[in-house]
Amino acid sequence: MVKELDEKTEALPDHVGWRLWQASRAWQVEFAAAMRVAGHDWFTEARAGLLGHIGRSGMRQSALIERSAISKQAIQQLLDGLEAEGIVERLPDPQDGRGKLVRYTRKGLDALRDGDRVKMEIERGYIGRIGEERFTALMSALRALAAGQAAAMDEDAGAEGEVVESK
Amino acid sequence: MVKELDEKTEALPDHVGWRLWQASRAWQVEFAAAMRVAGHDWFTEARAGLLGHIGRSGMRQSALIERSAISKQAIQQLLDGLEAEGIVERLPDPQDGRGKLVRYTRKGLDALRDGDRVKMEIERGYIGRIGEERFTALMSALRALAAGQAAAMDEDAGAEGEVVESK
DNA sequence: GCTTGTCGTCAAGTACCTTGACTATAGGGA
DNA sequence: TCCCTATAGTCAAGGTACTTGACGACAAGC
Repeated sequence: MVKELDEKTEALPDHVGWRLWQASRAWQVEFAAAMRVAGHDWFTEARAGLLGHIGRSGMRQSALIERSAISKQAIQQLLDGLEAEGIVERLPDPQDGRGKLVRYTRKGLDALRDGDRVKMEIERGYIGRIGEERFTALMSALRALAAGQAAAMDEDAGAEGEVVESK
Repeated sequence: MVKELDEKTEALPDHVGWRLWQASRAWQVEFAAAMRVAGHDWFTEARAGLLGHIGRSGMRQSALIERSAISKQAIQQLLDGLEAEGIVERLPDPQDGRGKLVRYTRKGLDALRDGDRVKMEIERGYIGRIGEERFTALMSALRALAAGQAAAMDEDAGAEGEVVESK
């Protein structure tokens, strides 16, 4: 790790965590800005993350909860906002009186389309900046990491100081 | 927990932004958990990010602001918390009556040392999971991306009113 | 002196997420 | 049938991590 520092400029952080955070933040900022340009100024990071899970055909709110890593209350608050903006609508599930179906409105579908376009544009920009080879390597490493982390979590039940979700 | 995969399971997001966010989140969770295990339960993600900028010799609060990507008020609030926890202390700058110097306390330095250790441990874990070659490629790509983004920012030097979108 | 710019603080508000407590419905026994 | 429990979703309160705006204290230039 780079640790050379002179008096004036101490080294910026350069560990994986920092780099990942920085890159993630930059992506989100770029995405949100582009979406605002496209006229979707209701757009925020968390909403983007949630919408990414909703398929075009809609889905059960409970399925959305399973799929996202956050609490059902958080999901609900996000959906409340999205519903108020007219991006999604909630319909009663005919199969289950308790459940609700979350579905894109027409406006939501438009946003989804623009979102996909913007994502591809950003990706193209990245490839232009660092080259296709490096980009491919990046994605490959990130996917491998995600897979490895999921595996580590499964196996982790009962190792060391279990600070995690066992509250 | 049995996760049944229907034929209806829609694909999880797989674009760069999602992967970066996911990886960043996982790192932060892992780091925070390890720090709590080490006895530093005052630790949070934002604080970690801020402390990463403070060199062992301390620095001006204003320099910290320049270096971080967040507002000075946010920095101040984080520092308020860290000071209350006894991690850093703020001293008047003898060179400038307006300025203050932020410096680690002994407790803070202990935490810093543990933090560095934990970071290395996580890094080793990553290398173990995805291999050294991939890890190196990941870091290389992330660094290149950061450099490219800085350059792009200088280039569009955008006024806030004029939102730019390339291509 | 006065003005302008920097440094830090105070106040208020927003986005996102949490836990706790609750209602309504579903589905399986007894 | 009535009860029991699990699931789906909601309501309320709170906390962290930010934001913008306003402001006072000091520095440095005339």
